[in-house]
Amino acid sequence: MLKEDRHNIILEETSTNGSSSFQLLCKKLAVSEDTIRRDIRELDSRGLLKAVRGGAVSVSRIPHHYREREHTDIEQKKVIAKKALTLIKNKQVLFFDGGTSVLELAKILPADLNVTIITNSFPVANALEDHPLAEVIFLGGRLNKMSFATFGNETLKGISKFKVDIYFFGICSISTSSLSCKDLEDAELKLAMMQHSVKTVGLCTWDKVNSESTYFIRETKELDILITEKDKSAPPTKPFTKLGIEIL
Amino acid sequence: MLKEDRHNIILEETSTNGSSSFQLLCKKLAVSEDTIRRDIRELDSRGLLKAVRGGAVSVSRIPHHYREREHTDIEQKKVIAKKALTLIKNKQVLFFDGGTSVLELAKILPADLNVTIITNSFPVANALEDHPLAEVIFLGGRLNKMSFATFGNETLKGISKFKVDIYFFGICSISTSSLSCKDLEDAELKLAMMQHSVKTVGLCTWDKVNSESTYFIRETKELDILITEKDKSAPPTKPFTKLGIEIL
DNA sequence: CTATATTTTGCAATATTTTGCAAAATATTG
DNA sequence: CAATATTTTGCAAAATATTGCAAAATATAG
Repeated sequence: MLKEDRHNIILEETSTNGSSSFQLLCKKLAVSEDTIRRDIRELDSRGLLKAVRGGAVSVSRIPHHYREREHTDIEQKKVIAKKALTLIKNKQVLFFDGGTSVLELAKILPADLNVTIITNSFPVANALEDHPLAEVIFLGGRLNKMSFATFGNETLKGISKFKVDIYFFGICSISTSSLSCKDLEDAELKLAMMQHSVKTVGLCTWDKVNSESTYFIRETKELDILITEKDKSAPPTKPFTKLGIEIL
Repeated sequence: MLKEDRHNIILEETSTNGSSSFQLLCKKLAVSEDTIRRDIRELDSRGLLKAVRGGAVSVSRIPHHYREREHTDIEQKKVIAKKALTLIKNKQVLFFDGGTSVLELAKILPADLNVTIITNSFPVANALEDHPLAEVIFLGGRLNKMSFATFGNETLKGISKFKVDIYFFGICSISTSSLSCKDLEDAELKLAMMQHSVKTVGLCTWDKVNSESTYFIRETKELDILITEKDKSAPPTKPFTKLGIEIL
């Protein structure tokens, strides 16, 4: 096997998984740990990954405070993302907002899926960077350094230029009456995305269900589909079914 | 078997598989390893594949990845960035393009500098994420997965909404007559930024001076200031001084 | 067609690079 | 601080490259 092939596999492993270990890689590639160590050192010096004790981590442009939020309830978010994936068909145009569940969805998008994704979220764009087919359209605007997404009038105007098939909505707070969030700008943005999509799919870990936040976005009944990590037959979802929302 | 046929088979093997090894090819083609080696060297010199130890890899597979470019000539770029910094004053509005020297400038921006930076580059936005004062406006558009920057009509329209104080221009190629680069979209973008700024400052490692690329951007004399890592009294900068360009 | 030049090919001797191992150095954990 | 795990370093063996050269193949000229 060529060194280049090995390097590609190491990079692939590291970027898809977020990290890679010497142990696993040297088994997978049937070479000694020393070789992997040297490979990783080389790739590090080229800036393609970061060598750390025990292996390597992928170089990410995404800042730490966001990263931390990314990792909470990660398992539930993955379950949600998998369910959401079943809704996506080839050739569709989609809004992805800055929610962390939405980000998980971006991460697991199959390589053979040919879709256009419109987003204001850097982490989402970052996750799709390596996707071979997905066309990414980034919404310009002022940069919110907290959420690492764009916002403001420019972004809203950008959204209004489209009418997309599905909006994947990262839910902050949902009650039977309202969808709400903690940031005014974010609320405006999410409303605009809802208004400019045929279907809105809410992604929401269960702990956020039946809560309300300061800024009202829209009435909950405008939601088309709600995805949580719970089974759809779980009794607590009934109030939402009653509103005509499909539970997944 | 004709050499041409062999070459075609080698190219085929390399591109479908991503890579090819001497061992396999010399068995498959029933010639000595030396012959394959020579073939691959020839194909490499024609730019049809890349010769590596043990075989060859397809060229399309080795995109000129931004993360790699970020790390080349890093010391020179830091010198350039420091010089560029002296030009920036409080309250100014600046264009930063996707050049790697420009990125270095973004990285060393002092925390007490209060400026607005308009950019289409993810790495630049990322570098400014921790800056306490800098206001970042991101230009929306299609995402170029190679350069981690937006491009296209949307981005151009975004640029045209401003008239900024200084454009920090990451130079690909510069001769006494023309500024040029390797990508058409990038050329359009850089021209637009020039046209919508009062002053254009070119950032350029010396190895790019006196070179030309495929896509013309604008006449070199439209540049206001040129910064390289060399001292301004260095003799080779004279032809640019003659054009009325200030050397820093 | 023959003789001669040119290119291509394979081989062997000689560099160079890569690889895995083991000992020494260093970092991490309790 | 000791015990353990990980990394670095030097080294020798293996793999791969380079070079020069001669034989074979191909082209060119008369």
